[in-house]
Amino acid sequence: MKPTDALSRRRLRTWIRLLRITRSNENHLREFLRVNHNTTLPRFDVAAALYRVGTPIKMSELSQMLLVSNGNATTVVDRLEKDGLAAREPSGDDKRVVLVGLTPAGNTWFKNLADAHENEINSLFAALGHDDLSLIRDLMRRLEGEADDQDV
Amino acid sequence: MKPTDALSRRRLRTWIRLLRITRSNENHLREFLRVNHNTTLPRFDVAAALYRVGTPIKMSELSQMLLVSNGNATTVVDRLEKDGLAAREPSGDDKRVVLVGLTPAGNTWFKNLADAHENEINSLFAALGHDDLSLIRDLMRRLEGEADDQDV
DNA sequence: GCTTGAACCTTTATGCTTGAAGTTATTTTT
DNA sequence: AAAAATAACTTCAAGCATAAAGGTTCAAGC
Repeated sequence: MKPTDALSRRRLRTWIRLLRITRSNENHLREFLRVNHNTTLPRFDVAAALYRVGTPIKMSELSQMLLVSNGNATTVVDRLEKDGLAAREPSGDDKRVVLVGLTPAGNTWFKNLADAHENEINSLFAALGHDDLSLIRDLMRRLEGEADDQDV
Repeated sequence: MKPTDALSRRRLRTWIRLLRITRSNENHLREFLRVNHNTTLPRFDVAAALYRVGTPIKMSELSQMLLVSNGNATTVVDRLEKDGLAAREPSGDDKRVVLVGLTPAGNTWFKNLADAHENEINSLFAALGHDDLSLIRDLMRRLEGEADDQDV
């Protein structure tokens, strides 16, 4: 492995660029959620995961989906629960397991939010058409494949 | 604008995928810095910015480069300064301005770190060659262009 | 030269995030 | 069946991050 060769350098610059764009978009969305909907990105992310699955899931599944620590999932769910948007329930099978899902109020709240969120993304990504998106999908798959290989 | 059409949906899915990969890589790097070098991602990011510029820069320039708030830059620089890796100095021209740069110790420390970091990125991005990187660069430029347009 | 406004940085309050320790429940081993 | 190991979740301490408020310095216009 030659870490200082041209290819390695380009990979590094690409990563930095990827990081900047992602962070920039995240900042935009954070501001959007705060100003227009009086909520935060972490809460949105948790709600999106719960909404997407549709039925209550384990706390550990939630943190794996979002790539955050267990302790983090606990505190964000705590806040959603305090606002009546999410609810915990015990799992019949295993008394260690805690299932979490959106309440009816949480569902209504999120559905409204999701449309506005998609609109924002749509405008942020307005420069990209179908072909571009296909390209990105393929590139990302290759990257993910690498990540998986490292676990083997 | 039709937020629920197929193109909008694909843009949303692409964003989610981009976010997941970025977060996954960040988690990998965070772990790498913690285990192998006993430091954190925010400190690395600040040091990288300072190292890259080479001469002391304003606190506000630093936070703009990293896309973080001013308050955040303050606290991370505080920590680097306490460890002797960064140093603040007043700007002769304008007494409001605080310049920050790496100390000699900070420079030595970061130079060593940077190589190891580039190695990690290089292996995370091993699946991508020159053509792929060019593609990503073009796609990212288009996205950045959009972001700029919104400020106008 | 005084005031008004803007720019730069820090401080504060709150919330997010992690890694590690702690608690309870389940599974495996002996 | 007892003990040890593992697993799920929460709690804790520390660090990271934001937005808003505060303090200081500079610049512009009267």
